[in-house]
Amino acid sequence: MRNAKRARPHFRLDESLLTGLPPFSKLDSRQIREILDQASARRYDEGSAVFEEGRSAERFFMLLDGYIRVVRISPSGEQVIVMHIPGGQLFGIAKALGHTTYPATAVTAAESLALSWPTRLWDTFVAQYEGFSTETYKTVGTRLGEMNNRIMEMATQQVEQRIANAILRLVNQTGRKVEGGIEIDFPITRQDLSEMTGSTLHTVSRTLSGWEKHGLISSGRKRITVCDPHRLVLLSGATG
Amino acid sequence: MRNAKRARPHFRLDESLLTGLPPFSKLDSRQIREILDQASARRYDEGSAVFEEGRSAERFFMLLDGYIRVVRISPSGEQVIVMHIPGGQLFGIAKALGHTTYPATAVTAAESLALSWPTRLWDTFVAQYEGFSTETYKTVGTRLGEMNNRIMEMATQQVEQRIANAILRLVNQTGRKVEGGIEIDFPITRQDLSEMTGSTLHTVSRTLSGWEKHGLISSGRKRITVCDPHRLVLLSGATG
DNA sequence: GCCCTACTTTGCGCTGGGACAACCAAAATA
DNA sequence: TATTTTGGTTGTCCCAGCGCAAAGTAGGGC
Repeated sequence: MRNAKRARPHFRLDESLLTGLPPFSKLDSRQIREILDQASARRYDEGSAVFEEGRSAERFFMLLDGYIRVVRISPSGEQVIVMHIPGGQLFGIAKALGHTTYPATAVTAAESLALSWPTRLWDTFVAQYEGFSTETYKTVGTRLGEMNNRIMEMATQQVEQRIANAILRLVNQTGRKVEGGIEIDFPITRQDLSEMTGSTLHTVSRTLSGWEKHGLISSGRKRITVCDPHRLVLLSGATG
Repeated sequence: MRNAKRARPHFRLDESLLTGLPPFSKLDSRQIREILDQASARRYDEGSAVFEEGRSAERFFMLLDGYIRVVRISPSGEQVIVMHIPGGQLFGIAKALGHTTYPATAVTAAESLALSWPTRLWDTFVAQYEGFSTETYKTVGTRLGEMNNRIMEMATQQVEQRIANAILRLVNQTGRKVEGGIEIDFPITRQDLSEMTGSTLHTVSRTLSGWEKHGLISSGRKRITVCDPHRLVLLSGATG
C-alpha cells in the first residue's frame, strides 16, 4: 500500500490495474475496459470497514492494493481474525457462495484501494468472461485450504507453534525484504496476533519477547521483522 | 444408511436417486439418465476410505446414502476430523476448487453408498447442466461457513462448549427421533468427538459423563442420544 | 516540546484440561 | 463359553497459558 499512497490523489482507472490479475487474465483489452467502466474505485484508510457481517451483500470487491482483514465477533464479544487477503484478490463474493449477506466483516489492515461492482453483475461476469469463474473458485479453494490448516493447527498445536505459523503465513503473503530480515508489510499488534491464534495479547507478547531474546525476530510497535525464518519454521511444527 | 442396507443387494441405478438432489434439481429425465449412465456406484463398509489425502483426484462423488467423515493427519500424527458430509451432497470435488489432488481423506462413518464420475467430466457437467455449478458452490459456501464457525469456536470457546456444539451439529444434520430424545444416527466414539473438538477422549468422556448425570444426554458405546437439546444449546454458548 | 492514548512488557497466582495410568464393560472372535 | 479387542470411565498429577495488575514506552496531535 505504500505505492498507492504515492499514486494518489487522482489515479486513473487504467486497464493495467486488472491486466494480469488471475480472474481477468484471459480477457482482452475491450473486455477489461468494459469491466472497469462498471466499477467504482475507492480508497480506504487503515482500519476502516469495507463491509460488515450480516449486511446485505450489495457489492463485490477486488482489492487492488493494501490488505484486508476478515474478522468476526463471537457471541461473547471477542473478535477473531478469520483471514487476511492480500492485494490482487477478489473479496466480498458472498454471491458466488450462495449467500445474500456478508458472512464476516472486512476491515483494512493498511491503507487500501479497491474496486467494486454491484452484486447483480456477478452472473454476467461469470457468463461473459472466460476464466473468471474458474479462477475465482481457485481462490476460494485456496482459502478453504487455509482455513482447513487453521483448524488443524488450533486442534493440534500449542500456542507458540500457532503464533509461529501465523507470522510465517503473513511473511509469505506480504513479506518485505529489509536489512536484517523480512518484515511484515503492514502494522500488526500483539492483539492482532492473539486474535489470529486464539490466544491472548499477553501470551503473544511473552512469546515474541522470548524469540527476540534468541534473535529469531526483531519487533517494535506494530512491527515484526523475521530475522531467522528457518528457525521459526522449525518452531512452527512443520515436519521435515 | 439403514435403508440402504435393506435396499441392497442389487439396487438399480434409478433416476429417482438423483432427482431432487440440489445439484441436479433443474435437470430433466433425459439429462439425469445421461449422468447416471456415466456414473459408477459403489457401496462402502463403515470405516473404509473412499479416497486419501494427497492422491490424484481422479473422480468426484455424490453420497447417496450414509455418512462421510473428512479427516486429516497432523504432522505429529494426530488425526483431526475436519467435517462430516451427510447423504445427498457432492464430495471429493477437488477439481472445482482448482486442486488436482484430494486435500483430505474421506472415510465412511457408516455403511455408505456413493456414485462417482471421472474428474474430466466435471467441466462437462458445469457446462451442460443448468444449476449444477451454482448449487455446487452453494454447498461449498455452506461448508466454508461451517469451517469458519469451527475456527471461531476453537478460538474463543472452552472444551465443554465445543463438544456441545459438535454434538448439536451432528444432531441437526443426522438426528433420528427415538424414545427419550434424538439420537445421532451413526456410530460415534469419544475419540471421534475429541478429534472434532481438538480435545482428548478423556476430557470428552468426563464431560459426557457429567451431562449424563444431569439428564442432558444418554449415551452408550458408540451412541449418543440428546435428551434435552435446549439445555445443551445453552451450554454451547450461543447467545439468545 | 508536551501530553495522552494506544501498545507493550512483565510478574504472579490460578485453573482447565492434557498426560499417564489403571480398571471396567461390551463386542467380536474363537 | 473363554479370550481378546475395543471402547469407556475415573483418579491423580501437573503445566501451559489465561486473568489480573501494574508499570513502561513510543507516536500522534496540539
